[in-house]
Amino acid sequence: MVEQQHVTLDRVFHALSDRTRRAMLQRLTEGEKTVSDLAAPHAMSLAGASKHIRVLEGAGLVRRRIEGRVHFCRLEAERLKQADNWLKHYERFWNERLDALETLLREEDEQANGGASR
Amino acid sequence: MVEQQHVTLDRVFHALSDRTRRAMLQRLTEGEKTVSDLAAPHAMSLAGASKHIRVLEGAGLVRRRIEGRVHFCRLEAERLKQADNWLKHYERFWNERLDALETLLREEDEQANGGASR
DNA sequence: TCGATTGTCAACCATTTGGTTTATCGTTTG
DNA sequence: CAAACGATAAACCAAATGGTTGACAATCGA
Repeated sequence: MVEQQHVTLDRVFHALSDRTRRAMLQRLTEGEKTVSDLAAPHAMSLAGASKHIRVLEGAGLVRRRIEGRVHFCRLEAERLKQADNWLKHYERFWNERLDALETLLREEDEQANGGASR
Repeated sequence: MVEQQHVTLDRVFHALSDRTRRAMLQRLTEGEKTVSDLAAPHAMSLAGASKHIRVLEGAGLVRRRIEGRVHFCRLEAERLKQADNWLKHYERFWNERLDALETLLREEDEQANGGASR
C-alpha cells in the first residue's frame, strides 16, 4: 500500500513534468473545460492533447464527465496535495540557508558586544 | 527568462518522478553522501545510480563536491521550493471540498436554530 | 610502482514518451 | 437521413529514459 503511494507519486510528478500538462491544469483552475477547450491553446493535434489529458487522468489529477459527445474535465487537486506533502519533508532544507544566516548573525551579536546594537 | 522557469520545472518534476531518485534525495537529508553511498541501497550498477545522480544534478537538486576520487553530494533544496511554490497555486483547490463542507455546516447551523449548540 | 578503489564515459538495449495521421465511434443538427 | 462535430483508437515515428556492460581515468595506499 505504501508501494502504491510510490507509484502514485511517480505518476503525479511525471504528469507535472510536462509544460503542456501544467498549462492544462492551470486552465482547469478556471473551472470545468472540455477536451477541445484544453487542447485549443496548444499547437498540437486534438489527439495529441487528448493523450496529455489521459496522462493527467491516470495520475488522478483530472476527472472526466461525459455528456453526449462532449467530455468535461475538472481538476482533482487531492493528488497535488499528496505531492505537496512529499515536498513538505524538505521544507526545512530550503529554509536552511536562512536559518544558518540567522544563527550566524545571532552569534556575531552575542560575541561582539554586551549591549550595543550594530 | 520565464521560459527558463518552465524548463527548470520540467527538469525538477521529472527528476522527482522516479522513485530511486526520490529515495536518494531522502538519503541526502541525512547530510552529504558519496556517489557510492547513494548507490548502495538500490539494486543497480554504480553506473546506473551515477546517471540518476546526474539527473538530480541537472535539475539543480543536488550539488557535487569532488575530493580526490570521491564525489560528495549534497541536497540543494532551492529548486524544491520552486516546485512547492508552483503547487501552492493549487492549495485552495485541495481545500475546496473542506471549504464546501464548512460552508454547508455553517448554513445548517444558522438555519437549524437561533442559539442552541449541537 | 602496482593494485585496488571511486567514479565516469561510451555503446548498447528495451521501453516509454510525445507527437503525428488516419480511421472510427457516438452525438447532434440541418 | 446525412453531414458535421467532439473525441478516442490505432498505427506509426523519433527521441528520451532507465538500465546494462566494459573500458578508462584518476587517486590512494601498501
